[in-house]
Amino acid sequence: MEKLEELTDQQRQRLLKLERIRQHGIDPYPARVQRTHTAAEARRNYEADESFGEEKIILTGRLVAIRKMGKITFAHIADGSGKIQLFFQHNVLGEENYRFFLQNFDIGDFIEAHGHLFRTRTGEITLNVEKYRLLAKALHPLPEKWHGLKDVELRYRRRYLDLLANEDVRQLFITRSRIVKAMRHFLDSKGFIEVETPILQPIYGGAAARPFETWYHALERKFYLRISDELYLKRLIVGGYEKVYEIGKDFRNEGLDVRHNPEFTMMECYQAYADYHDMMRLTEEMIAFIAQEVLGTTRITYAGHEIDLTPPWPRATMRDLLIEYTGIDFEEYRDLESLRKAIEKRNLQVDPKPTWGKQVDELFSEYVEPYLIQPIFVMDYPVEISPLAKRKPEAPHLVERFEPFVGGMEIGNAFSELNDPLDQRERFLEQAEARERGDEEAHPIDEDYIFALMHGMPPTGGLGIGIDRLTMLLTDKQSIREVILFPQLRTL
RNA sequence: GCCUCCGUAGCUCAAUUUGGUAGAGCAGCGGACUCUUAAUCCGCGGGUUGCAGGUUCGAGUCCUGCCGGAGGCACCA
Repeated sequence: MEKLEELTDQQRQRLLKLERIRQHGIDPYPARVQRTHTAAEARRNYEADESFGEEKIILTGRLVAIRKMGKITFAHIADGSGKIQLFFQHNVLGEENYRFFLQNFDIGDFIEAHGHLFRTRTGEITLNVEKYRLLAKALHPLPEKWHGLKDVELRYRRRYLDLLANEDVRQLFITRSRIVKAMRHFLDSKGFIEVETPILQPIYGGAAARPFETWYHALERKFYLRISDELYLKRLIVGGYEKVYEIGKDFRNEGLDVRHNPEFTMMECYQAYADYHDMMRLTEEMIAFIAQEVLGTTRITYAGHEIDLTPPWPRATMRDLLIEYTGIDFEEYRDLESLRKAIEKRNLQVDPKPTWGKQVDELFSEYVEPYLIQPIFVMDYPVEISPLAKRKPEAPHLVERFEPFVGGMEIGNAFSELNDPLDQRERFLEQAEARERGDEEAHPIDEDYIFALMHGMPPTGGLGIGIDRLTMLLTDKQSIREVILFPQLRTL
């Protein structure tokens, strides 16, 4: 709180009221609360049987509206279940108590109200207040009741006000919670066990990204915040678990935009004796299940598009999609130079990339990805951008990897996991060379992980789903910040 | 990091093409009002126009820099 002389008029008024309340010997922040029913319960009981009005009940909540009309006053309070109207009468409360309420209570204050339910002339179920008590004084006015809080910066910086003022935002984060709950339910029902692996890691891995760094005092060395859960979860498959998953935060030290927040939530699961085809079936079934559980349908609207999540989703290879959208068959241009010439020849506008695999990926991002509105699995990526995935037996320059796309958005990543320790070592070494050449996102070598693989890992399918993006999809939000309660902003 | 746009009262927004004393609604304060629903009616207060400079007789408005935000580019799942 600022210095007194910097307070606004309204803050001074509320401090004044607080002082008056204290002078009456009332604790404006009492420790104990009484409540017999939530607003919704009270309303439901009364609707079921109006004799419920004979029962004396106690409701609690935040004052969200006060309508003074002389010797009577209407107010609304809101608790977690919803709103309900309160009715204050001069001749029920008595002169002193009635005036005390009007003089010292503000919108935003929490109140405990004792009384009986009845219906007003307009039919609204209302508590006739016989006794009231302050539960917590608010010293700052709430956002305006009609227009709410619109300023995006304020909505993110003071999310509590956003949640108070904008019901749709409150609902959205309930939906997010239900999405995660449904995902857990789905995986649990399939026999997966939920595990927790380190967030602070001596070597990061499992994705191509720059990490956040920190210092571990007790161990006197640099540590990293994880960029994925992958390598630890696969150690658990080596350890003998057949189905594991983890839902948690990953951290990637990169820029922010409408689809990226440096701190984001990922679900990763691994299934022994499975391949990427099995993971495709798992993915489409899981997403459809979540949509059905949370939205009651597998047909959704995203950014104005009607999208049908009903399985099965089409499968298409990256190669076929590139031929379809750009006319380029990368199998005909197997080195960087010829590929670039092909791109040039067709007048396609893509940024130059240092390797063949990255160039293919860039072409795909630019000319295919935005058009993948209906759900689809894009399969078979270049090996050099997939150092942890198993090669396709019939095409060893490609890997058994897929990414699910919906709404023009990549919502996950999956593969048949590479379980050949010697090939894995080779791939790490190639990454190390890329690092030498200045690729800051190349994987560091994780000898301990190779050591684990050397003890034998069964053929395994792995899948990662971005929870934030899935939430965007199911809540029709085009910015990732809208589905993160406290998105990262610059400090003021 | 670069480009474009934005920042006015606690909140939502005005402020005349092309510079001329910063307004309204809600919220607040005082008053009237015993069935209201954005209650209504009368009156009152509330601002270093994001910050710092500059141009000008005069800047919310034009210029420069900085801070913050949004969108885009680059990077990325």
